[in-house]
Parts: sequence; structure tokens; C-alpha cells
Amino acid sequence: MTEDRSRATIFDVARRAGVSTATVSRVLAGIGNPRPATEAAVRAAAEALDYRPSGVARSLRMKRTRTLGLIVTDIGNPFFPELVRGADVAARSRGYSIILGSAAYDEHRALHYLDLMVDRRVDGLIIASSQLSNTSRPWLTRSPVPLVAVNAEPTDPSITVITSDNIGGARMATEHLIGLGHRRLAYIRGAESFSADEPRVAGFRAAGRAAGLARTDLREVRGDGQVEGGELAAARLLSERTGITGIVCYNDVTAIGALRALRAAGLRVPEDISVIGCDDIAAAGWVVPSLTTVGQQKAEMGTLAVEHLVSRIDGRAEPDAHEVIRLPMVLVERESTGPAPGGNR
Amino acid sequence: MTEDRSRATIFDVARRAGVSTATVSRVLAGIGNPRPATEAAVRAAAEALDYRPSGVARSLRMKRTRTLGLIVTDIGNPFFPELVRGADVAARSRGYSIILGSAAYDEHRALHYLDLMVDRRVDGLIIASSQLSNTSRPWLTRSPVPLVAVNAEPTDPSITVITSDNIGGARMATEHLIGLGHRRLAYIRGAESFSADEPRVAGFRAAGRAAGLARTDLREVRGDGQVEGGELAAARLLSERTGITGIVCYNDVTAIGALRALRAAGLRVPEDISVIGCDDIAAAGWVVPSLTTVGQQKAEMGTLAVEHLVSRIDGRAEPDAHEVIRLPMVLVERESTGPAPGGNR
DNA sequence: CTAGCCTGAGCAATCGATTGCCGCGACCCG
DNA sequence: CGGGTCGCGGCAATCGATTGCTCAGGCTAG
Repeated sequence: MTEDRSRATIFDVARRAGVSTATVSRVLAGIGNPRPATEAAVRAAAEALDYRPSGVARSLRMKRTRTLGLIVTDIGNPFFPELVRGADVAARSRGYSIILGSAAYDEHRALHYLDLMVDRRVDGLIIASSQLSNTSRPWLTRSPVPLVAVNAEPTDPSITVITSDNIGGARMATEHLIGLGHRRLAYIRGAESFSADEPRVAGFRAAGRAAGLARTDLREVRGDGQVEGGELAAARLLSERTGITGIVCYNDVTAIGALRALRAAGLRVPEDISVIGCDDIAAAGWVVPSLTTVGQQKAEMGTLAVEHLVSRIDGRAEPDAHEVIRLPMVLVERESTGPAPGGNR
Repeated sequence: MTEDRSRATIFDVARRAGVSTATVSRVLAGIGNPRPATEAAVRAAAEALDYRPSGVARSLRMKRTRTLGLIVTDIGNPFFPELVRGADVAARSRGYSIILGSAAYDEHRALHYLDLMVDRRVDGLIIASSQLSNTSRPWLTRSPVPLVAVNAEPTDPSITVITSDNIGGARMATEHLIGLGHRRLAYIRGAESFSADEPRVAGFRAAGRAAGLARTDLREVRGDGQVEGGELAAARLLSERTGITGIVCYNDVTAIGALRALRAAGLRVPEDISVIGCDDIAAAGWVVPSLTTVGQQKAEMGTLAVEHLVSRIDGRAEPDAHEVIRLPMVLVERESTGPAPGGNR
């Protein structure tokens, strides 16, 4: 180990190369045109000392950290890894890093992360945590850094939002079932705090109404966005014996729970009953039968969020160009949906 | 907006409170015992200006960022979110943050993150990326910051490793099947680059040998650690018609693929054939039949990695107290395993 | 040959905190 | 009433980079 325990500083490089720190900084940043001999000396010294500029010192001087904070509802929820990945890739390609915070469904945790990240002087914040959308609005609107909300319904015009067309997605899912001949449908909702739940149920109702279905042929039960909630809700639905043949679910995880309940009740999917989910998580393709779903463009949402922030940070976009971007959802047909039984129509 | 675009600095607080920055720093850090009037003035000023110390400036001065770098193979792989969560919780409770990097199965990306994180002056690194274990060893052994490898086999005595008892886990899985009367077994391997594959296949063999099974009754086929690989491998196994009744899989994702292939072949699980996975990812409980598996203590691995690093950073542990921690794996019995058909004992 | 210009590179300030050292004021005791 | 001691709080250095301003030297043109 010839090298010191701590890393070489720009001062060490300057001394070794026989120049000033200003010159080292300029050469390494490619600013100005140094005399060939100077440039060579600096590069050689930097190389020999394995010099790497301190991001901390640079951040202090430049007043930017090239770091973005990303707060998600819960990293264990299969929806988020893809979003994180999309954001990560986009950030990296622009020279930014992501600091991750998983709120674990807890608003206090989320707020703590928010403060932590601001203290760390992140250049921007991506909030993909439904927990924050409601109570913490004051914090968000007076955020000291650019901010974008992902996968949440717009609550404040001053905040940019990137989300899916939840109404359209749920309508598409419902229309898919109706197109297969289903006439008695149910919707299993998510937890109350999920801001996408309301628009999705609205899409479900709209599609049902448009197809002329009676209010009584459009059941709605409450789930929790988890497997257990979907399982319970589907079981409740079955016990009601209302003869529904198609279930639209708040998300894929809920749909997987519903699948389990139907299986336990001896019903075949899709022969006896069809199930459609939402999100298109990886596991949707793993279960048997594999799950038909309307997919969200998760990675794209992450990418767009980063792009939006970076262009705001770099001043390429108006500081208050607040918009609402709604990504279309895409129908992914798999095995869990099929023609309605009994040849209705 | 009374407040400025940029945050208040310690200087602003000092001026408003009529004291020096040194006093502000001391009061807010709780060092020394200030005169009550002084303390009140400082706190009032800090409050009024919504002052929050700059982590960047502090990091520069203190030469520690209270940030840990975490590099994972791929955040989309369901194994990692739990690990990330464990690390995140442990880090947060100790005042550290996690910077995440997802290598997306690409060693170049992983190395890039490594450099990035060192440039950001993280205080420690957690490598949970199998991509790094091999070629990048030189980098790792001369890392400028404390480092711990997670979920990898020890390759260098100078690196602390936290991993599962892969041999014991695979043996346990195999013994579980043998205990249920199965006598003709197969093991579906992971990709070659996964360092846990070798020990697991060794555990499989050891358990088979110990039970007196013939070499020909212990098939091994190559998968890829993904659903597709498991599906293909299982299909190949079936086409060989060797009459196996139990399949041990490299991981749960592989097992889920196997389940799909068996189902497609019209075989019932577990009546005709038993399947056991490894990892205990969330989806293992979602598929039908739910998957029996030997679980890794994912969150604990993340927690231990953080604890190890923090104690090294804080100087509470020897700088070269390099150890290998092997966490036991735990058998989680679900529906995909059952007595061998034909009542073979 | 000299004056002026152009450019490469150094000086020093700056970013925002922490902390060693020291001075000054107050209080106590003789 | 004077001197000593204790301790609060200020001064200023420091962390490691970036960058405006300035200086000096070389080259060109008159």
C-alpha cells in the first residue's frame, strides 16, 4: 500500500505536478487550453495519486449535489422496484445519483426522509409515496427544492405530477371484460389512502354505465391492495352469490389474492370467472393462470420524473412549469380472462 | 414567501441571534452549557429562519458523510427489495442514509456505481451484487472505504462476507423431500455466475448421498435463476422420463417456472411431484400451489451489513476484523411439497 | 527595437459548517 | 476591595474543491 489511508486531494496533485490547484481543477475539467507540458504533468500526477475529486467539496462550492431523492411507499411492494430502476437509469445517464427512502407505508417515516434529503441538499425530490399526498401537502408546496409527485393524483396545482391514466385504465379493463360478454362485474378496491383508487373505481363505473349495465350488476368491495385483502374481498363476493363472472381489481397483488380465493372455492379461471388486475408486476406472469392486467409504465414514470427534475434544475424549464403528465395504461392479455360462461351473447 | 429561495445558513442564524456561528453550532449540537438567554436566542433565530444545517458543509468538515453505498445485482429481482429495506431501516436508525445502485446484472454498471459512490465519499459500501465478486476483486481489496459483501461466497480473506448457509439450506430442502419419501430427485441450478449455485448444488448432493441415493437418482440441470430457465429446465426433466418425484430449485423464481412447466404437462403438485424453492420471496406465497421453500434472512443480511460497517466506521471494531457470517436458512412449508406418490415408503 | 496584446496560470475568495484556543467578564473568596 | 478562577462565547483555521481577477511572459506588429 503506497497510498495513504485517505484519498489524495487536489492540493496533493497540484504540488506533485508543480502547479496550482486552480490549474489542476481546470485541466481535469477540460476548461481553457493548457500548455501541453502542464496538462501532461497534471494528468500524470493525478494518475499517480489515483486522485478523484471529492464530491462533497465540489457540492459545497457548486451548491449542487447532483443527487436526487426518491421516496417510495414501500420498496417491498413489487410496483416500485421498476420505478426505481427507471429513475436510477435516467439519473445515472445525466450524472445524477439517487438516494432512496422507503416509507414502509408510514407517513412519519416519509416525512423524516424528506427532511433528511433536504438536509443532504438533494437537487430535487421524487415523491412516489401515496402516504405523502394528503397530510403533508403543506410541506410539499413549500419545498425548498424542485419536486415531482409520481403515481399520485394531483392535489395541488403547484406540484408537477406524473401518473397513469387511472380512469382510462380501469375503463379499459372493464371494457375488456364486457367485450368478452361479461355482464355482472365486481371491482375490488384498494386501501382508502391510495389516491389512485378513486379514479379507478370511477373508470369501472363509467365503463359499466356506458355498456348499459345496471347499478346492481356493478358490485364494489373494499380490499387493501395486498394479497390478503384481495383474497378476503373475493371470498366475500362469492358468498354474496350475486352471480358475477368478472372481477376488476385495484392492482395485481389484489388480483392474485382473488385468484387464490376463487381457486379455494373450486372455481376455474377463466372458465367460470374472469379476473383482471392492474400494474403488470412481474408476478402477474408467474401465477397460474397468468394474470391479464392493464399495465402501468412504471419505468417510464421514473424516467420522466428524473427528466423533469433535471431540466428544472438545469434551468432549461420554467421553475414553475407545473404539469400533469398522464401515461396511458396498456392492456396485457394473459390467461385469467376469457369469454363469459353460459354463452351470454 | 417570506423565505429566500436558498436556505438560511449558520451565518444568518448567528447574525439574527446576535452571536457567532460557533455559538450557534454549539447550541444546536448540544455541546457545552450556554447561558439560557443565549440558547433561547439561537433557538428562536434558527426556528424563525427554518434553519437546517447543510449536510454537505458538515460532511466536508467532519470528513464523514453518514452515507452508505449499496450495490445490488438488480432491484427488479424480488430477492433484493427486502435486503434493501433491512439495510435502510438499520441505516436510518443509526443516522445514516443509503445510496442505492442497481447493477442490472452488468458488471460495468456495478463498477461505475462503485466509483461514483467513492467519489461521493460514502463512509462504507455494501456489495450485494454477484457481478462484482469475480473480476472486480482487485478493486474490492484495495477499496478506500470499509466494505462488506452480502449474499456472496467469500473469495478473499480480507473482505467481510455476510451470506446464508447455502450448503445447509440446500441440504435441508433436499432432506425435506427425502423425509417425505422421495427417492428420485432433481436439482435445477442457477446461472453459472451466481456464486451461491455451487454450494447449493453441493448441499443437494450431500443430502442425497447421506440418504444412500444413487448418483443416477440425483439429476442436475442448468437453469438461469429466472422463471424461463426454471420452466425450460423442468420441461427438459420431464422429457427425460426418469421418474423423478421431487425437484429442488436454485431459487423461488426458478421454482415458480418449474411449477408452470409441471402444470402445463398436466402434472399435479404436490400429488404427482413436489417442488421446493429457495429464498422465500413474497411471490412464493402467492402462487398456486404456494411454494415450500428454504428462506434466506434477507432483511437480517441487510441489517447485519449495516451494523458491521457502522461499527467499523465508528472505530468500535478492528479495521481488519474480517469475518464470514453465515445465517441459517429456514424451512417454510407450504403447499408445493407432499408425500412421494406411490407410497414409496 | 519597443509597445501592446493575448493567453496560460497563479492568488485568493468562497461555499457552510465544526472546533481548538483564547479573552473577557463575572463571581467568589480571602 | 482586590485578585484568582471558572467558563461562556468569539476569532479564525480548516475541510477540498471552483473560479474571477490579475499578472507575467512571449509573440506580433509598427
